[in-house]
Amino acid sequence: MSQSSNKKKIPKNTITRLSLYLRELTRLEQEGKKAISSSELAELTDLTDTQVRKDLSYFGQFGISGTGYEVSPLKEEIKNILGKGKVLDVILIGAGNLGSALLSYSGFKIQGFNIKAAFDIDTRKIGQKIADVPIHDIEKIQDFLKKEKLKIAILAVSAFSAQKITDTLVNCGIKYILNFAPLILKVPDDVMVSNVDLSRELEIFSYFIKSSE
Amino acid sequence: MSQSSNKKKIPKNTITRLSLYLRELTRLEQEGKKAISSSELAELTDLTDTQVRKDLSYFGQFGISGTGYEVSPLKEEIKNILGKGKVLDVILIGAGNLGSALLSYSGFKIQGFNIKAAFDIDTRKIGQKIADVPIHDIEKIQDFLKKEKLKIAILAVSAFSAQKITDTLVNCGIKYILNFAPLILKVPDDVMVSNVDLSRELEIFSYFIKSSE
DNA sequence: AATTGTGAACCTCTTCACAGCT
DNA sequence: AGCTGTGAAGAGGTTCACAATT
Repeated sequence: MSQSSNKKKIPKNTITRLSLYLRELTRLEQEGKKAISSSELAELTDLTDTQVRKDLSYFGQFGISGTGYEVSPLKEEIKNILGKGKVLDVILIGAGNLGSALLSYSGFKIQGFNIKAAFDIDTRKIGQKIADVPIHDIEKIQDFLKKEKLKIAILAVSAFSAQKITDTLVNCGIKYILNFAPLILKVPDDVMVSNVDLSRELEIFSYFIKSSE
Repeated sequence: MSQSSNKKKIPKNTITRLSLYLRELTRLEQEGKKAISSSELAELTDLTDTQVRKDLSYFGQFGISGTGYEVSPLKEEIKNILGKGKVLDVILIGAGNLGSALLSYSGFKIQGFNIKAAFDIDTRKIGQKIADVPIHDIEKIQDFLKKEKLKIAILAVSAFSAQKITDTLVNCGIKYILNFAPLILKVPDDVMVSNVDLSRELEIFSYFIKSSE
């Protein structure tokens, strides 16, 4: 947001797609594939060859004319662009149904994200562990974040309490919130929120079903 | 996709935002608010007043100049546009950590989506119920979909088995898939897939953290 | 006076088309 | 010959600015 750049502006979706390329390249590398063309990578990601090349071109020239891209080096480049050199610690707020599922979800760890701690109000859960992650009293968030300088929080609480908790998180230096609560969080400009709203996804289907009748 | 229209083309994001307006209007109605202006609704959804009016204008003229919009009628209009008159049945594939959380997630039911049945390969789960939803043997999907003509499936299985199951679902008439598996599903043009990839959301944060260092 | 509805301008992102490299 | 990299064109979506309405 408040970022300067001497190069051209990078479309937001380009970042999303890089993540997609990384996933495929990681798989391809494991399968032993050495090189890949933009059109092959496009096929795998359901995009166009031009889109793939354009996306990569924002960050440099990684390809070889007439040959394509080398899988491993390109994978490393993208990992680097996405800042995935080291494991990133995150906290989880809310250890209910969804929160518990997220704690048990192995995908985060595989992708280099470590849920350092979880927080909940339920006294039956406080002090316990889920998938090796300790669950603390939500009142302790401030103390915790004073010691551990984390920037990312995953918010899996009810819409009712989400804004209040968000205010606390922002006060404690959290800059990125992955929000599962079905509401629009009010945050300062320097805080980034990404919303995952499961019902809304289905609602979009509902519209298309209605439209096709 | 294969939809004709005598009006202007409706941006994809407009549908997503309608869903947002609906959520706010539902809340406002409960709070007893009678009328709202586009700028108030914009404030609540973190959009602009013009955006709100433009979005609504694709579907008709619902406002009153000088006054704004009546909350209840507008809510009903949007419900109607989104095809939310009746409850929509869906099936869930995969009753693991995430699948179980989705079964217990009350948001779907509140929003008018009913998980009619779940399917899994784990024999310990088959025959059981989670949140009143029966879990069937995944081998029975075809039989089930022959009887029940559902169009929407939520896919919460591993990346490894997702494509194979998707092929089966598509063969059985499923047209909309909410996919939680971290891969791009190959489907025919008349099938719509919406991807929810949790790690990818965090990866985007990772990029911005890296960029701001 | 306040607010809607909307054509036109603007901006952003994607696709085209092709020069240039291996 | 085949494929990349990219300026230019095109498409799509958002914002502006203001006429119309209550």
